[in-house]
Amino acid sequence: MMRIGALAEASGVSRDTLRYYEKQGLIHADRWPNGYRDYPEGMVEMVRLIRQGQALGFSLKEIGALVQGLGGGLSQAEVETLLRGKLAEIDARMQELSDLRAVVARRLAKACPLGLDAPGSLDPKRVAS
Amino acid sequence: MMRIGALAEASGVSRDTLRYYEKQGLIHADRWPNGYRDYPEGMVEMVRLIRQGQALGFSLKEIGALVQGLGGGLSQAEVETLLRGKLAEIDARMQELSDLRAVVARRLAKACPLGLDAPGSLDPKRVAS
DNA sequence: CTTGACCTTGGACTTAACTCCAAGGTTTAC
DNA sequence: GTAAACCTTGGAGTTAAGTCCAAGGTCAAG
Repeated sequence: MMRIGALAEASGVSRDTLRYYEKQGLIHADRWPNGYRDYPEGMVEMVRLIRQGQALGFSLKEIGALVQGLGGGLSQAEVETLLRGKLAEIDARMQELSDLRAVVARRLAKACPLGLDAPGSLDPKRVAS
Repeated sequence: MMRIGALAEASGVSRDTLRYYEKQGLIHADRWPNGYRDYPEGMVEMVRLIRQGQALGFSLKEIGALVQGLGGGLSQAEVETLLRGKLAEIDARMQELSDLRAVVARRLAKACPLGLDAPGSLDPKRVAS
């Protein structure tokens, strides 16, 4: 139904990148008799999810583990552990992001040239006070 | 006062990485007459901030721009624009992280083997419903 | 039945962010 | 004073995540 060009178009990543994701085991494609890849509709959202994870600092390897349970060879319990760990990591990352936001917001409030400060001026403890 | 080994120890990054950050213009070190680098105390927090930004998906280049205003050659207004843009980006990223958390949490609730689902099963729209 | 827009593979190349190594200078401990 | 534990530089090597290219197969339109 959906060939690689259409998926690339719809998801905003290059054909090469999609083939790369497949080689890394992140996504799977059926094949037409002529060898062309065939993707289901939901694959568009899947690719978006991968890009989202990347933008948040997760590696393709981590995302792959989440998505397909380390090659499909994981037990129920292992998958649960993996997911719980990821959840904790996401929560920690949200906290960090919130801290970082405070640092940047404080800096913006000061609205002074950045390069001219004393060292340590970006120290969160000092800046957030 | 603080030499590179001590900073590496205190911040948890390698000496090589610290020298690399300096070469990329992210941090600065004074020098002793013998050529040894000398860092102020606040540098430990600075390095932590850099690592934090990286874990959240920002590149060293982006972090550097934030930290020192693109080489110190930016006007007040340019710095403000830069900071405002970063702030918006952080907010967007927090929203994404929140969405991602919902996807993972939903998946955990299902607690079923990940690799065996129909394609599109991780589709946020479907999963979040 | 050829032209152009697709698709295939394999392999070489690129960039960011390290990481390691070699050759050598300095400082501290015995 | 010499050995161990620091520091310096320059440059080579590594990994992740693409990106590009060449040689070639497929398919719809004219």
